[in-house]
Amino acid sequence: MSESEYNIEYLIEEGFVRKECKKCGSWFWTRDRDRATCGDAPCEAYSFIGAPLFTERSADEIREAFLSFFESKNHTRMRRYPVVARWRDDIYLNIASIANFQPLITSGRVPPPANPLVVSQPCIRLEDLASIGRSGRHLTMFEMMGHHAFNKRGGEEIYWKNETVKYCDEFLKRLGVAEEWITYKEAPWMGGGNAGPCLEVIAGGLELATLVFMDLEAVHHPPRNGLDDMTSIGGQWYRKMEMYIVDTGYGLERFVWASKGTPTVYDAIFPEVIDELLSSIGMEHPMERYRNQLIEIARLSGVMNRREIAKKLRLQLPENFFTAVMEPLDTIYAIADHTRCLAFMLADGIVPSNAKEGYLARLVIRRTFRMLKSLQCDIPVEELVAMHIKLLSGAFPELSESMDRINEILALERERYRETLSRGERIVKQLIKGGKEISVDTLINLYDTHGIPPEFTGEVASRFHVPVEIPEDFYSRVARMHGEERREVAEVDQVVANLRERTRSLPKTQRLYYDEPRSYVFNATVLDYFDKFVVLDRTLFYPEGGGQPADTGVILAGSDELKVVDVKSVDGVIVHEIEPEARLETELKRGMDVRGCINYQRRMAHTRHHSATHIVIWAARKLLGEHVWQAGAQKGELRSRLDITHFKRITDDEKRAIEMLANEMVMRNEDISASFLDRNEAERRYGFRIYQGGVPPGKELRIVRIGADEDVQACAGTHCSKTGEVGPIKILRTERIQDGIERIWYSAGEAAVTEMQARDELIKQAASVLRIPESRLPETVRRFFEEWKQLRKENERLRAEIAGLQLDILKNKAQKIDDIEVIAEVIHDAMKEKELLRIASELSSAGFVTLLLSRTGDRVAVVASVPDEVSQKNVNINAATIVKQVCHVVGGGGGGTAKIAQGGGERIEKMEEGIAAGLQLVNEWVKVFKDRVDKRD
RNA sequence: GGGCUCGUAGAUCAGUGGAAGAUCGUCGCCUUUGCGAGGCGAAGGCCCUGGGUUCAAAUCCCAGCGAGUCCA
Repeated sequence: MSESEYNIEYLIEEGFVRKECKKCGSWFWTRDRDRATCGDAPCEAYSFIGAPLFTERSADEIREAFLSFFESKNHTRMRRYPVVARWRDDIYLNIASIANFQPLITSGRVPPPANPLVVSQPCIRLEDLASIGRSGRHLTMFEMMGHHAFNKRGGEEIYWKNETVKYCDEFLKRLGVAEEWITYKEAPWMGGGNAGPCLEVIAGGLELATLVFMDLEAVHHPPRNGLDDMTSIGGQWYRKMEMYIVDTGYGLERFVWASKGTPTVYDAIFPEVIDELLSSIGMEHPMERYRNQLIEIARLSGVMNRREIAKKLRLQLPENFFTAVMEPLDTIYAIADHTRCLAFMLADGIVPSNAKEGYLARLVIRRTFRMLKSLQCDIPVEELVAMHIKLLSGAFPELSESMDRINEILALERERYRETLSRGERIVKQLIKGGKEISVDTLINLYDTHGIPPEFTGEVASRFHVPVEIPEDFYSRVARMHGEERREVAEVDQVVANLRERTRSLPKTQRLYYDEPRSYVFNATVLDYFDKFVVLDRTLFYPEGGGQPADTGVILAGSDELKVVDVKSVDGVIVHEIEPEARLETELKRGMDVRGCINYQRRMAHTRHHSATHIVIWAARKLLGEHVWQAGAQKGELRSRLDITHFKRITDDEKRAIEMLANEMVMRNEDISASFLDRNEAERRYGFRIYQGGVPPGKELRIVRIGADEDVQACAGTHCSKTGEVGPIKILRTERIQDGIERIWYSAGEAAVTEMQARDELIKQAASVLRIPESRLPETVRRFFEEWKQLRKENERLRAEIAGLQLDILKNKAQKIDDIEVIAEVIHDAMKEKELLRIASELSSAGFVTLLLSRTGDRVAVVASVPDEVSQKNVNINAATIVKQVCHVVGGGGGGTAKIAQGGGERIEKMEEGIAAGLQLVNEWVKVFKDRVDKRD
């Protein structure tokens, strides 16, 4: 990035000089001509610790100072966005104030809600999870105060670099930061496919803000010729964007920290929570006794790591200071941080889960449980979250509205974690009992598969005096293992890409399905056709979107009938896909008038189901809580599904209640209205709730409202005009598609009636089989099942008895081969293999070598057994070998142990032959045995 | 979204192709003044469901349902 990017008028006018840092070599701007380093850690220690940069201010004071300062500079103050980035599909959590405006506004497709604007945006970043607490400066949740200006090339510029730096300098000076302290460090910025020059604002060794001038976007190919104006940063090529955007991030917590000069940012932001944790474990804050040392450690921690600090300060501190004081303190900091993060995550509606953003919430929750346990601290996590919510209530009163749900979720999560650990304890015990060593692989497997943390495994193992070694890089090993998994590259939809190319020059299609929701025929003019696709100037055909399938139907061109099989909207141009057999070039002409006709029944079914979806999610949210969000939906003709976030299984009672409430909404016959509204106006009026089915592009949103704004959603689908038209709504079933997400299946209108009739029919048929009234079905079925179980048992017992009776008969049929008694018989009462086994077993206990064959169904069962005494005599008679031989004869196979074996075959007619073969085998063995004995004698 | 586990007696789990098991709990009898406990015995299983492979499946394969867990 060229030097000229940073030649900012204001800096030059103000007498800043550009210097190269003696330590890191980067360029920076300063008023202090003697300054040698950029001022940033690790080039410089945290000098502000113990020596605040300006007078002490609380977070609320800093926030208000910032917002009102920029308001005075004509910025519009914005409400915060949620910490869950529901409007984006590339990230789960809101990581920066600019994230609020990506990608639609930053790409220029949608105008900003205000310009310029200012916001203090709570953000969550979990990348540095491991160093939270220890580093003294990392937070999982922080407020990024940002002022943004969105400039469009060729348009009127709001402001750019000069004003941005000027505002920053003025704001810092107004807070009381000494001029000569402030440095602006040049640090090219890139992220999320964008890049641009950037100035890091540093004072007292602390980076307070980042001023990004975002004007580049990543391209996938290197420059093709000299005309391409491209820049390479870190091996990636970028080109100028259509927009150039002021993207600033001022770390609210860092300002508070700088104003207090406490050893850590945690002590500056939530000392109340830290004190609570300290007192609960009977520890005093080391500030009381080790003030100077803590300040020294904190100052150095920007420059070196813990081990180096420990080495350097060895002489000034008690021997076990780091393990006895610093480590528990680190943990307390981390707990205080995590619970603050949870306050926002849970209040903003994240439901803990094993997937997506829910997993991130559970990760933070479980880390917190683990840390509380390691301190043997018994404060419930809810209490800590509640403390934060109270501390934050000035700026974020909305957090407390969710307190009940947060309590319930956290209590549930604690119970789940307890169960995971007790399950884990059993598994580890089992492993140890099995005499297995606990290897690193085992540790990883236990964690990966069962969620058992290695520390816990070690703890359980140590109780059995089994050594467990946890490698230091344990978690990175786990991460590495997953990193090796192959990643599938998202395939760009080539069909749509091709269509986009072709339709670019065409005007947007007039959408008759919005204007005339009740029509099913229309006249239109052919604008273009190619491959299997037709574009008209106007259409009734609804294109696939918002989980609603496309309409089908026909286009009548003269006497020809073209079947429409699919419809897509490509940037507002609606493309009809015709069945492959049609020959468009012979049947169509550009400019030709055609008549279209949609499958009205199908459309109405979709329309009813679509309105029903809005009603069902409304009902679910009303009954289950405000955390209910749509996590996916698909409408069909016969049934539809809706996925919602919820932290428990939906019970049958809840399912019925939702169904009832939904039908009440139908019976109230409320208006369903759809109208286009300016996007920013819609967001302002209805909030993010409108984005249940994702965030559609465009300056205007189609807003679908039920009743007096009972449910409001941005939705492109077709809808009934009254809830009454939806007809009955029948919830068919619910299933849990992942932890925290419930899928609700339902039918509406005619389909619901059909479903209910089908269910009626099932019940009727079942009842008529049993010849009982339907009302007695459950009771009777239960009784029948019980009786069936009884009879089965009785049957087994009787068969065993019959088998017992066979014993004496069979014993009488024994023949002697030498001095061995052998029974080899075909049993004609069709016996099951299990009973044959029982008889054979009995007979061999009584001293008989036994071979039994029987017919079971259309095949032969073969069982052989050999008594212990016979094997002991060294006569090599093997039951498995006999069975194999006999089964070979009857056309099958078998096996087992030397003492008892079973098998079977298909050739029923060969049963006698099989007996003979078995006997022959025994004869041979006895002969060999006798020969050997004779020889020895 | 991807990966890895698991589903067997009321509970916790063994059982990796060849006769469904253990421990706890339950019930009955005995011992004990009683409690606690001990002794003897018994009951209790659609081995999650449906297909497939095999002479043979709790066990192997496929699909579904249910549960747990890790990662992005």
